[in-house]
Amino acid sequence: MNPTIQDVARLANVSIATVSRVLNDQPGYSEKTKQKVLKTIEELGYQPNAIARGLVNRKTSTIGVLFPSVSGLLSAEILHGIEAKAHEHGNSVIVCNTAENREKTIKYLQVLQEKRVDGLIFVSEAVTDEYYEIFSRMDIPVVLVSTESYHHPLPYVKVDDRHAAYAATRHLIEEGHTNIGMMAGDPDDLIAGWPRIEGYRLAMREAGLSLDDSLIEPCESFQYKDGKSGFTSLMNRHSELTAIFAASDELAIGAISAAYNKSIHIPDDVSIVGYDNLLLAEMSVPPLTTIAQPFQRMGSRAVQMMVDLINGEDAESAILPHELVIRDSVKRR
Amino acid sequence: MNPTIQDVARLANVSIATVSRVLNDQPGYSEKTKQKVLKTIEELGYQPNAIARGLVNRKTSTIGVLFPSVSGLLSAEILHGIEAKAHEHGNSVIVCNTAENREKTIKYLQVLQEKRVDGLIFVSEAVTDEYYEIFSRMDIPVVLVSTESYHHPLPYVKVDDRHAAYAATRHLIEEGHTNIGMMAGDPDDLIAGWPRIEGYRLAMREAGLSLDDSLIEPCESFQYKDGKSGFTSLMNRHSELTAIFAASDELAIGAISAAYNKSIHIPDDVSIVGYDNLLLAEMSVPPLTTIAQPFQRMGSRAVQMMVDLINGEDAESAILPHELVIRDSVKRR
DNA sequence: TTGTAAGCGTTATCAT
DNA sequence: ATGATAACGCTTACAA
Repeated sequence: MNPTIQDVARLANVSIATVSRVLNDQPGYSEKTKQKVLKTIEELGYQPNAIARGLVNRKTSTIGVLFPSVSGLLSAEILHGIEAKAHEHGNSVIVCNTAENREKTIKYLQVLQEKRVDGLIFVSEAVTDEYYEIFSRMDIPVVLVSTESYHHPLPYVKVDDRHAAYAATRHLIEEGHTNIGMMAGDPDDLIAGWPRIEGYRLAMREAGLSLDDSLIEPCESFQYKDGKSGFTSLMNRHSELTAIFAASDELAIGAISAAYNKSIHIPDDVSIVGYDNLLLAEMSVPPLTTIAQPFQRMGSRAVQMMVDLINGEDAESAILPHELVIRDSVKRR
Repeated sequence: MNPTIQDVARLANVSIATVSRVLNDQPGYSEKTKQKVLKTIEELGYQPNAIARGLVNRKTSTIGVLFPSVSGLLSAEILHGIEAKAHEHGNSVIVCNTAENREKTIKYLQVLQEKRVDGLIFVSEAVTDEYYEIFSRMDIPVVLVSTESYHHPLPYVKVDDRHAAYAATRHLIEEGHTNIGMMAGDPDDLIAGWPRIEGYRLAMREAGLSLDDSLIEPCESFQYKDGKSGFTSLMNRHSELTAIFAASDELAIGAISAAYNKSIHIPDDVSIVGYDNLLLAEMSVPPLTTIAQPFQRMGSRAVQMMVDLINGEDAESAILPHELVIRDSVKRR
């Protein structure tokens, strides 16, 4: 059995109130008793029971994090940032993998509420009205990461997708390309899909290049396999392309892989710039030029906002800076 | 404020004991009162307070998981398996990233003990005497994943590294290779380093091939960057090599990348087989032939053991089957 | 079938 | 400077 505050009090010949005081260093005891208490705490190896504390303080010092996928490379990096910052602030993190599934998500939210987490971080997923309803009833702070909600006033931290996509396309243009296609996500995805397409279009228009819709390959998801098929289908339609902006690193790597199979050489035949700067962007052959999202910082920033919110301060949404990371998948024309 | 069991009792005109009974469906009430209670629970949107429950039940239904790195591709997949299975059993998961750092680890263990987690899953890291000491004092079940302890009687789930490495090397031999090198981890790492080297040696000896130690490149870690440098150094020493067994996929991908830079063609000039079967093994160019570790299953299996242990049953360590996944990085000679 | 009351291990408000 | 003691929201004997 774990020793309790009672045990400490008894052994130190003081009341539990006194022990509690030195534990939370509040005023109200002599230096002598403090030492006495500290010593017996040490002797007993006493560890305060956070559950009991949570019950009276109405504060668990743990936050719930909901991801669409835990094994996704992207989630893993965000989680890393969240976990580190959270522990820095004395908070623990409970992870929940929603698999983008409504029932699962609702179930998890229920569990998290029962566990009385102090806040929620919601990652890379759209906030439905139903979710928002639940958030409201839970009455705890919610911070969005890598997503935002137009319908609901939830603070978020993300990059400016439109701007970042513009920068990616712009880089291709500056390297002398004029036949530039795009492998995009779902155009109906207002968070990660549409803005990147818009960014691409903006750069193309500005440079006086073609805005033909068929230059844009809408992929089912941002995953590798869609990159493979998307590249093939896009190149079949537009064999004149010398460059492609892929809306995710996985799509880009998929494209590289498909290109390899068709003996299309990257970057000599076609240049590619990705989006995300996952760990694997660096490991790709050739190493991938890409737009870096500062995932870890996004995670830790979200936690910082969370902590502020929990402390009753208010937090402003944050647009974090993206960055063009130049490697070897783009060749000057 | 969240409604409490008191509120429900009051509104339903019963005692809190009765509410508690229907909540935990224990016997002792009429169907009529049950309905009445259920209805007011519904009306109030009452959710039991898991913290209060935890206090009296001495059970939090949450387990702590310690990883050396959260963003590592490998950890992410194991975590995925853990998370899914844990929630299946009504348990939550608190993630802790030790960064292989002693102080951090100890700090986390303390936090987890204060939070009174029901058990600990310890992933991919060596159990020091100090850690074991703490485990013992915590007096909760501990399960090891992808590691084991020779000094301490802790149940584990992993693959048979020696056997798996043998299978990898054997595959190369069967494909007609005779000049086979290895990119290994730290030979002093008794868990993941040494056994894979032994597996390689076993296959080489059995086939009557050279056991020259210089055929083995000891890498600092299992990471990508070490793969790059390791490949170069190994090939400088043994340019006659036609095949390499890399003790991790990251090492293998690093090797492929280094090879590309030196215009050594994979698999035409040298064949490579990896180890792990991470998501990126499939995305590699060329796709990587590798030994698959069933990471998700390892995670869920560990949780299953954990649950058994918590229920007072005992659990046996498990060696899960590895599998050779043939892709395109090996060429027949 | 139902209710009362004693914990669970803390914190915090009173007294002293 | 210290100590009783009442919460916190629940479970579980023990009574009725």
